[in-house]
Amino acid sequence: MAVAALKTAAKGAKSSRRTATREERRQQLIAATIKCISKKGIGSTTLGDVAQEAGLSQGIVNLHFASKENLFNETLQFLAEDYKAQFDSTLEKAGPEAAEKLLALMEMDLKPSVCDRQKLAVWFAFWGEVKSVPTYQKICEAYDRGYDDAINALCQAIIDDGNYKSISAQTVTDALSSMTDGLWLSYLVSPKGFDRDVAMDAVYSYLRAVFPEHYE
Amino acid sequence: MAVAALKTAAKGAKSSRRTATREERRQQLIAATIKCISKKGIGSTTLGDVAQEAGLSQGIVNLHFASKENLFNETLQFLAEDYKAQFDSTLEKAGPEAAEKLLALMEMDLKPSVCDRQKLAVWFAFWGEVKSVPTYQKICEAYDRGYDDAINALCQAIIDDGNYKSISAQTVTDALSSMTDGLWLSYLVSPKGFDRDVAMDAVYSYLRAVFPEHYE
DNA sequence: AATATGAATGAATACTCATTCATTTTGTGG
DNA sequence: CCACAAAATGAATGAGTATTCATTCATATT
Repeated sequence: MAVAALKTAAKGAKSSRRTATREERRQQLIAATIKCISKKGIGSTTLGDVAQEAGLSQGIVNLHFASKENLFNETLQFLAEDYKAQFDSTLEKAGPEAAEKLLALMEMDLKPSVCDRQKLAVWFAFWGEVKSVPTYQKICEAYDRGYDDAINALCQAIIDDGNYKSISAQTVTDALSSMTDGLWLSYLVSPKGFDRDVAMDAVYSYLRAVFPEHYE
Repeated sequence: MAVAALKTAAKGAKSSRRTATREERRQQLIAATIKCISKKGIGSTTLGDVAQEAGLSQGIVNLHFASKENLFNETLQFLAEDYKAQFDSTLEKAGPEAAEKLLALMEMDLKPSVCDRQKLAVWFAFWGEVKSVPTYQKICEAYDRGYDDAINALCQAIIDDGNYKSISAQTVTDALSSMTDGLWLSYLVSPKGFDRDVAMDAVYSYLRAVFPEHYE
């Protein structure tokens, strides 16, 4: 019937097919969850909200994800995979030198597809529950370790290549990683006062200062 | 009755008086709220939890704060005031030079009374709702501006004092502020892998690199 | 065209939780 | 010691919400 078709087509669904494959629906529902959390917060997002955002019916989440807890876990997992994909792709595409790769990663963290207030709101919503929801902590910790190792290796390569004494790769890794997290927070809290180029200056000022031979 | 007295004395209450002044109860309830949020998360903390943590009755929060929303707003306000007090006190106590003051502030951010996993969990819980709860954003933004101004002034004084060209005070301010926020997140997510001294090394590596004359 | 499959619905259920308020307890000024 | 006001209680209320499930519907298969 015309009304039902219109209603379905209006929201989210790519095809006008009323039924989609399991995987398509799961992706659609995760996307709706991200939107809802960024809009209403993780505490006030109900399964009804998610279903409505997706243009589907009340019981749909439990049908595809069994529980709200599950939906949220998989949403975090999705965000983490999404970030990892961009990280890996950046690492691969960037020029051969470690210094180039490191700079490319830092720039990636501030480009719109990563440093997007909607996504950041969801990341911080999950981080805000890390201490009380062990699953969230495990997921975040596992991925973080990977980035730490990768960045650390790049820093070590730069240190070995250059003539840098008295600075440890881990120290630089810690400083850089925490700087991007903190810049994201400042964007979340003060979107008006945030400027990507100014933020990048902060990162760049550090890189130039510790690795002058490589970033002049 | 003995049982009631024991129960009351066991939790939080400083005096054995069964009734406290309005202000005492409010402080007690805010303290209980912080404990609950750090334990259960902001989304799962109920007024019943808070009352129980305080060793008081179900309706107590509405009696003293009128609503849950109000309690949470005042809890964030309390955390912000608590941080501000430490910030101001640090600024006052630290040696006269701007470089000393700046270093003292950075050290403060990593000392146990500030960089405490329970408090950080609550801070991040509120930050996680900043985008969806305008009140939280306003409170955070207002305080942040103050710290930014103070740190910026210190950086400018150091730049003027030393022979530093081509670095802006705001850039250093952004880098330092975001670094501490990010280090807090790494402590929250990976408490095992966190070490205050290592974290301080990251901050110090930046200070030495940009202001070599002042931090050698 | 008839049938089978599983996706989707949405009303009903069971439960949680913020808020209210009638009642009890406690402190204080007369 | 009494009476009154303030503080505190905790059972009751009702709004909201995750989950269930009997039923409907779209599509693929025969």
